[in-house]
Amino acid sequence: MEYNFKAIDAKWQQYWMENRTYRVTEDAGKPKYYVLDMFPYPSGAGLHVGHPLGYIAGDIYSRFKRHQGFNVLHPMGYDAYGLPAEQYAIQTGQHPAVTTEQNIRRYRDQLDKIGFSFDWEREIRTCDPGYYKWTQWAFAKMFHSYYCHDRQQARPIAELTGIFGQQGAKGINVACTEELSFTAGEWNAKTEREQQEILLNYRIAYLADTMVNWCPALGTVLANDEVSEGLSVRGGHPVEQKRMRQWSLRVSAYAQRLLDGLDTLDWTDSLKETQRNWIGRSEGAEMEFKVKDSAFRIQIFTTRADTIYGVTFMVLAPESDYATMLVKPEHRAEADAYLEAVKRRTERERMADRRVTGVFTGSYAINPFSGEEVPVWISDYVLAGYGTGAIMAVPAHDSRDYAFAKHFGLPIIPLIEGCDVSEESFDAREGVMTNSGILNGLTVPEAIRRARDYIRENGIGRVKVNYRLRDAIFSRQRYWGEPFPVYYRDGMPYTVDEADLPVELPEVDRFLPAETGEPPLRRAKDWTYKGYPLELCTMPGFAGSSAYYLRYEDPRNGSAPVSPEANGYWRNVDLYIGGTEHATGHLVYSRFWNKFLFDLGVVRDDEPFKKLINQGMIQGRSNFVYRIKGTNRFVSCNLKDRYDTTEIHVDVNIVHNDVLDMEAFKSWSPDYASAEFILEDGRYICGWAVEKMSKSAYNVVNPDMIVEQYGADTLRMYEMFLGPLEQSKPWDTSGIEGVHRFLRKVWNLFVSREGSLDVSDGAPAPQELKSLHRAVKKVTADIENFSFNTAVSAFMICTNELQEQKCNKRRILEPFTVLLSPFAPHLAEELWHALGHDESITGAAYPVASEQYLLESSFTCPVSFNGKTRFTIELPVDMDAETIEATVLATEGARKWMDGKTPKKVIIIPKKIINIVI
RNA sequence: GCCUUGGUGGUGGAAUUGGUAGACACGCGGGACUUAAAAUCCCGUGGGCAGCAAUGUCCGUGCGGGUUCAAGUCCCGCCCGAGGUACCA
Repeated sequence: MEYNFKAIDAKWQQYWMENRTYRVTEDAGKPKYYVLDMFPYPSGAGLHVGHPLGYIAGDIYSRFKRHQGFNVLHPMGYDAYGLPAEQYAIQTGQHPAVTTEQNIRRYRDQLDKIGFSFDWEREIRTCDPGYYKWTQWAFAKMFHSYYCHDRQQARPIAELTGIFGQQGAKGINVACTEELSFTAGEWNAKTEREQQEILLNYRIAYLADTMVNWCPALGTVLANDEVSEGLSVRGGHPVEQKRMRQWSLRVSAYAQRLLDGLDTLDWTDSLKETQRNWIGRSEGAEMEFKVKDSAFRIQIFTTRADTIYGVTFMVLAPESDYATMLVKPEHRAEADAYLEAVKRRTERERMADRRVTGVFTGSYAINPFSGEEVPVWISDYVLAGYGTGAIMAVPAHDSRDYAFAKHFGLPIIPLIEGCDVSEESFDAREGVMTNSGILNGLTVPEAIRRARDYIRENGIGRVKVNYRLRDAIFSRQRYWGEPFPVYYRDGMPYTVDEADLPVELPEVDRFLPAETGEPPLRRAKDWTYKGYPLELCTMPGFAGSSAYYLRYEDPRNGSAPVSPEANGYWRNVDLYIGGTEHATGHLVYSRFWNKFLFDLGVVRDDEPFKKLINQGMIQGRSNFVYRIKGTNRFVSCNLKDRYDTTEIHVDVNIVHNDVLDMEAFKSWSPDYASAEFILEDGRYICGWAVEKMSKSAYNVVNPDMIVEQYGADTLRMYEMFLGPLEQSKPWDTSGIEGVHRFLRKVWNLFVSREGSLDVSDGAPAPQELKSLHRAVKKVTADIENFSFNTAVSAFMICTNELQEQKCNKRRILEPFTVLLSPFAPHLAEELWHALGHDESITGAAYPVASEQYLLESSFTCPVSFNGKTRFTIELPVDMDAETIEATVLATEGARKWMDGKTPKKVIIIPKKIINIVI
């Protein structure tokens, strides 16, 4: 009987649903294992074949772990807040909640057809009030916390106000936006409003002025890619840099812990390195330069204190506070014009256009080492957001300073013996110092240390660690996101009482900003709390996705984000699978968020994701037809050079193995109904290219179509067979037949042509046992190494061998079925029940490879002379090295090659190779 | 520029981490079954040379060197592709 995958898929998907086969509960009697897939944003386009790649891998691993006796938590949900639904809502008036719900239903439908073992009773959606209650709750906790550097921990803000009341801000070592100093008396004398303003400087969730792209005409903040040449892309209205009060999260406070935590994680080195670069720790010195004839001191940060004698000018960031203060009256007009010009450019434009620009302030600073006077300039190559917003410029040893000095004709003093700075700067940190006063004769690393000591001893500055990681801006002027649990009294933010959470997203008449230019929530009726106005912004996308893994552990808990019991059992994620695109965003925010909850005592683990696998992207493989210009004739790919043609994308779904289905093409579009073809070998061959999967390239392949044509198990196995999990690769169906053929072979091993189960209870032959156990060993090792493509090969080899041996023994086929079940659960379940089992195969014990069946009595081994392989010899496995040597040397073959000489050396690697040097 | 990757047949990719390079699959060629097709099964398939043949032999993992009895794998110097990232002082 034929392998009827359609009936099998449908039968068991229904069975799993009705029997709640994949429901899990905490079970202290079993070890736990938590497998998490990055949850999807349910887009209107539905799933394409690239999406399930990671999910299939996660599902195979989950099922594998279940067979091994683990209690596996393998949930799924939806990252439901997002921009596309809101844009769609603005255009059509359709409520984002409605479209999101539709999309989720489509996703669920598609996912169900692939046969995943998700526990759907634990499903979460970030837009559910029951879910975002805890997003708001965490935010409120961050608002009520500060970060104590001494204890390396978030602490309640009340603790800080207590300290302020007793000793003021003196001597505290806490994370803050700006170093403040006040006494206890001064603190106690402040009004409530003043105190609240000061606390924002310390809160982990805080309001602060940040630079944003503001478009007055549209009344909204724009992202960098929505702005071009100072104008909004939509409408062409002017955009300016504006300081705006925005919510931020003090992620930077956790920089060191985020860095240190990486060492404990089982992530790829490349991903850890990406995070290290993102955090960007740099050790250096902060020091002060006095300004000539002024009380000002310019504070700078440098990692190259050793180059201090090469400072020939100073540069201030245009946005820094110093910039306006140090401008002398005679330079005022020029400087103002420059600052105005800079203000009009977005950050993106500044990056794209690397022209050297700047303006002299008229002020001079004094080098604290040499006492020399150097001019102070303003330039936009210095960023206000990093370090102190001011630098000492050493053109000889910094390429950016070099370009600036060359452009404005400033002096360049080389400091390293023998370096050539006539064409470019010498940035390398090596060599011996010269022209450097007290540092002369030292190597660069020595000089860095010596200079730092000098700075400290003479009170010029201090050693400091800087991080590139910036606080996360947390406000969005949008509708479709979590509302903040925040109201304003006397202009100051306060949080909504915990008992009144969640603050539900209100209804609005339209999803656009209000006429006042305020965010869409301004349109909501009665948007107040206790008579006070509520916050109008909503939270960004990463708010809901930062701690979602926790909520799966206890999804319906109404009184805590997760109960101590549930978290105590499930702990953190053992295996997390998702794309690399989240390497710096989601994976940094999640770790930050989790560390904060850890400090609160809500979670037991400091890191959320122990092991992480990045699945590669599946790209599209587009097909082309070639139309002869000015005609409706199409020429096959290999003949196209004989004509003048236009390349046209053709829907990949009407092309099979690059051969065009010409009838389907004619009916694809009315334009081609009368198409004529110039064929090669009677076929029309299409050209192809690898591109991103997109509607416009007509290369989107839906999993549904593959499932329809070949069944879910073929899709699952083929996606794994396509290549290494972590590698990006184009979707190409040309090999899918091979995988499908394999599943049919498996079916035929069990079932006779007439359709009856054809399995015998006889004792298996040694060869059959060997085939099985070799597969068990290989497949198990491959799953553990996430090498699923080679595991599929191992299945094929085993099946070919069993088929060749005409094996129909129950004692072989039964363990084989369990082995196959993670990859092809539908087929495995069908065969398992056919073999007489009543329970789902999900609970079956995983087979164990026994070496006993793998052992051979002898092995063949190549023998080489002077590195050249000459013959192969068969030897017993248990022979010791000495006997092997004697046996080999006694053979006729060896005597022939040695030609009477005695061997200089014999190298024997047991069971592998014998190498004889004559 | 910097960081991270990768480069193996006509194609996707294997190679126990230094031990018979090309597993497995696709494609292609040949054959069996069939009135025929589909399906299925069997054989061949990196390249050159020699041979009727079994087979032998040389060359082959981006390029050039090196270490080693032995290199796709390790070391040095290049070339090319992919991804990430950037006036971060």
